[in-house]
Amino acid sequence: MAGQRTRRRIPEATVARLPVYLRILSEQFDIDVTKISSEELADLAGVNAAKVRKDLSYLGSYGTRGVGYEVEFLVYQIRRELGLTHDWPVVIVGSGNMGQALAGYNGFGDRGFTVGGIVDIDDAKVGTVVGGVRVRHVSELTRVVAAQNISIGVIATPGIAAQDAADALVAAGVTSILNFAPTVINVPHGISVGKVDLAVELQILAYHEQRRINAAKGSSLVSVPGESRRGASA
Amino acid sequence: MAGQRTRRRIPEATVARLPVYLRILSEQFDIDVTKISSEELADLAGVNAAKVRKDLSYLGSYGTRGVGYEVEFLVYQIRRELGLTHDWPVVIVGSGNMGQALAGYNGFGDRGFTVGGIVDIDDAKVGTVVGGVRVRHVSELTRVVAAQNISIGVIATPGIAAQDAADALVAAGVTSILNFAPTVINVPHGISVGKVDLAVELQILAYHEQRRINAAKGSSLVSVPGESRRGASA
DNA sequence: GAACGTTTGTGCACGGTTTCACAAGACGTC
DNA sequence: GACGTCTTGTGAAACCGTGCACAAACGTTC
Repeated sequence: MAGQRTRRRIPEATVARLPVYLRILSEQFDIDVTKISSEELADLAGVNAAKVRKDLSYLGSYGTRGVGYEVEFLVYQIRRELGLTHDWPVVIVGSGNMGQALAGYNGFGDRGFTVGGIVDIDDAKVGTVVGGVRVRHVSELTRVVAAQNISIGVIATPGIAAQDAADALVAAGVTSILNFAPTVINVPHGISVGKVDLAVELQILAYHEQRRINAAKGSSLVSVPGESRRGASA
Repeated sequence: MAGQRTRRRIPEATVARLPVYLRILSEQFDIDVTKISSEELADLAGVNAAKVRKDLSYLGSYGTRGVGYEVEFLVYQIRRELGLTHDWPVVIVGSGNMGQALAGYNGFGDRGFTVGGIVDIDDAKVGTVVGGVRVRHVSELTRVVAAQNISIGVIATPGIAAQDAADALVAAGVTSILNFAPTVINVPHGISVGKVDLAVELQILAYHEQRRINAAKGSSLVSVPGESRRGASA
């Protein structure tokens, strides 16, 4: 225990990939794969092998040359690094379409997160049950957060209400926020914010479509139009 | 029209920010703001002014020194660059929680996307109506795609079905895919793939929480723990 | 029409990320 | 125990994205 140094900083780009490796490794473990090479893992993750090795090297030297990595051990190490050795309860603000989808999303429980509460500002929604959790009024947010020692909040409100939701979450003591509303939120220094904007993702794809079309009917030289962003392509 | 060169490549990082600028500029236009400086836009977008200027410079020299940018004109130019001068119909595969949330999400129509169809493999779901659209069987996918000339597909299935969904979409003629399932999908070269994994986003936040906690109870030197990722912080 | 304040557009340096390429180490075989 | 094969771990190079800093250009005022 005392052996654990305050770990060297892990690059943000690597942190974003570790969850992907973790899911793949967990799946492999479930089908009784006990060891895996950087190249196999890279194929499954849709990245390149050198990247996998460098990413994993930030955790420590957990591989064996000539052999590969032991799956179970790696799962444990990534879990520990990401802070997933215990479950994290999260509180969802907003019980509309998106809030309901999140509350009902099975992928959370599997991966270390539980819905610790859902709140809404609309009295008509309060009391309804979504994803097995009763919706409470936003005025109870602080109580909900304190009762379960919640540190992660999810904003699933319309854009117009997002800043209020963020303020309420911060006031309640939450220190990390995942924002699904299409609005930039301002938070005090020291609060981590993640953002997912569905329309933005589609617009990025539209840009690529647009380019493809322009390139096709385009004049002069038409280079290879294909280019896959994040994710894999065969 | 002939004046448009095959535009210089826009960096991917810039493409990812243009939709954010676009939304903000549209909002400003709606409240009768006619011109805006790079600094004002930067504040609203939660980025820095030099970045805004560099991003916009990839579209062309559309600002006026000493004055700023004309909002309406900029909206038009970004729209055009992103291919948002017309609406894009999208087809959603999967009518579960996530599919329903997406179909009912108002933020799409506002921003250039319409739900051209929803398909599901489950006969029990076929025929139900979500978000005002009737769910059809996945076997009709090709017909749906062809009928409306759809080029963007969204995968909202469980992870296990994601690859099948991707294959079906590609077979149906879709060339861009947004994947909400927690699985890496393989697609032929030339197909664009975007990925949103809710659990991954939460795990990244968990890592930051974890670090915060370790730093707090940590031994030696504790540096400023705050660090906000994507999004803004005040 | 000259002087001044403002804001854009961009050259440049810096830091982070990706990829290559290879030495070092592990295992198996003879 | 020496050799060959395999795979990791990592320096170093190439690439990309960011932010500073400043010249160029515009509008305004006198």
